[in-house]
Amino acid sequence: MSKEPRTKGERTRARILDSAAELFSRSGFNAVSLREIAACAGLTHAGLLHHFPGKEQLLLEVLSRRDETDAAWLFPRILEPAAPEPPPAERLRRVVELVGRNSRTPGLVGLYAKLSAEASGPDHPAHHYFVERYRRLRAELGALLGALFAAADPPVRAEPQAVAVQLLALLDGLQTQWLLEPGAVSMEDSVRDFLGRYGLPVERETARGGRLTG
Amino acid sequence: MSKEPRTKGERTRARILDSAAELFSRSGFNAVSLREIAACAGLTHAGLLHHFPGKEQLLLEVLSRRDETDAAWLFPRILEPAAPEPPPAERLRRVVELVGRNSRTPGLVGLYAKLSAEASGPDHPAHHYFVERYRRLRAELGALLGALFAAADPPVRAEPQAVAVQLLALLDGLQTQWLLEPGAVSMEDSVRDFLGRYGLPVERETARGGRLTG
DNA sequence: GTCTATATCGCGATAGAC
DNA sequence: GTCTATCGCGATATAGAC
Repeated sequence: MSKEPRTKGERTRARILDSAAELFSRSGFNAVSLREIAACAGLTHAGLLHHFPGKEQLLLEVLSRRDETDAAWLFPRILEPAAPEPPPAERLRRVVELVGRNSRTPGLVGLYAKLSAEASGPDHPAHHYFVERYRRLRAELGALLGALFAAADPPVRAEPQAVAVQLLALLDGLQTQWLLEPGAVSMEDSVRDFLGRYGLPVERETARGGRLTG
Repeated sequence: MSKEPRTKGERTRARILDSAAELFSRSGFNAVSLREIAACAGLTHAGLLHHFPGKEQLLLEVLSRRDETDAAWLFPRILEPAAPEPPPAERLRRVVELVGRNSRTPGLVGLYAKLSAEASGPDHPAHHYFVERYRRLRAELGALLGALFAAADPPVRAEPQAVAVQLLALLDGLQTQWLLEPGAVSMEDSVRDFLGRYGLPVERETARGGRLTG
């Protein structure tokens, strides 16, 4: 997907992005200094600013890089319109699986939570990024739920777009509670329970090629 | 409930709290300096620090002041154990009404969203405050939902505590989407829809003394 | 093109004068 | 009760060495 770094500059750039992702994930945006990121990548903060115009742009590149990975996995056609599309049930299962996987990377989950809140102001550097992100996710989830509702037996009588909004909100809100007190809620169970209410039971592991014992 | 400020110090304190609430609401915690708050309240930042030991404590007092108002309205017995308790249906209606009211104060909603995310780290000054807040809300909402589920006809077969977690998450997550793009979601409609799915339709206005055309 | 050193700024917080 | 002065810290910007 991404090309191999050839020049020294590109390798440095990649190292900086890795360090930034690591540190942002661990401590959020505001709490991390360019000096720390630079030191982690093996240069000074001024050297870092040679590769990125500022902290904001660095953040956006970190976000985009991560987001593309997940989105491509959940909705392959976003990045590759010709990619083979898994069946709806499999995609829903991946959504739930992603929730479970997030439970193992609290840093990154926290980063997104902090940033999506910080970015509510129209002036925030990541504002447009998050607006687009949510629009896309609502649309994709809505289409996915629509397909599942129609295919269910009996068909589910619910507005897919409205449920998409709720599901997305549930995912975000569960993260808030889970980040504050990890033992207080099970994100994955909550999501399963919610989907079950809408007539969409989700298998615990994938049917084809999945591990049954985690 | 709160006593009138008598001394000059108490009036200054109140002015500081108002200014802090205003500025925190507009820009979050980290983005606002004590100097700004102090200037807004008509003194220097050193003068402000005579009344509050630090920025953290100032934040907590701002939060508590606001939170008490809402909590007392939703669950009167929290602050006044002897207070007359509205029936469960009325309290659920107030929850939904609060959602609608929040739609008119985006600044404060944003502050809570930003802070609850920032506060996920155990070192954050507001961490304990938010952990306790969510514990309390989960418990109160769980009890409320339990009463409503049992009283419904036919009784709703669902785990009140699990639904409380979901409802709380839904409320938070809807705020995230609404803050980013206010026109994209209707928080109140989403909540009504969610509650309806659990067999809990909520009247649009209060039965006793309420305005019907609001 | 890649990076370091240096300078300036604003922050939270403290000490002590008035 | 409020101020001025000051500290140490980290973010950002620029000049110029390699």
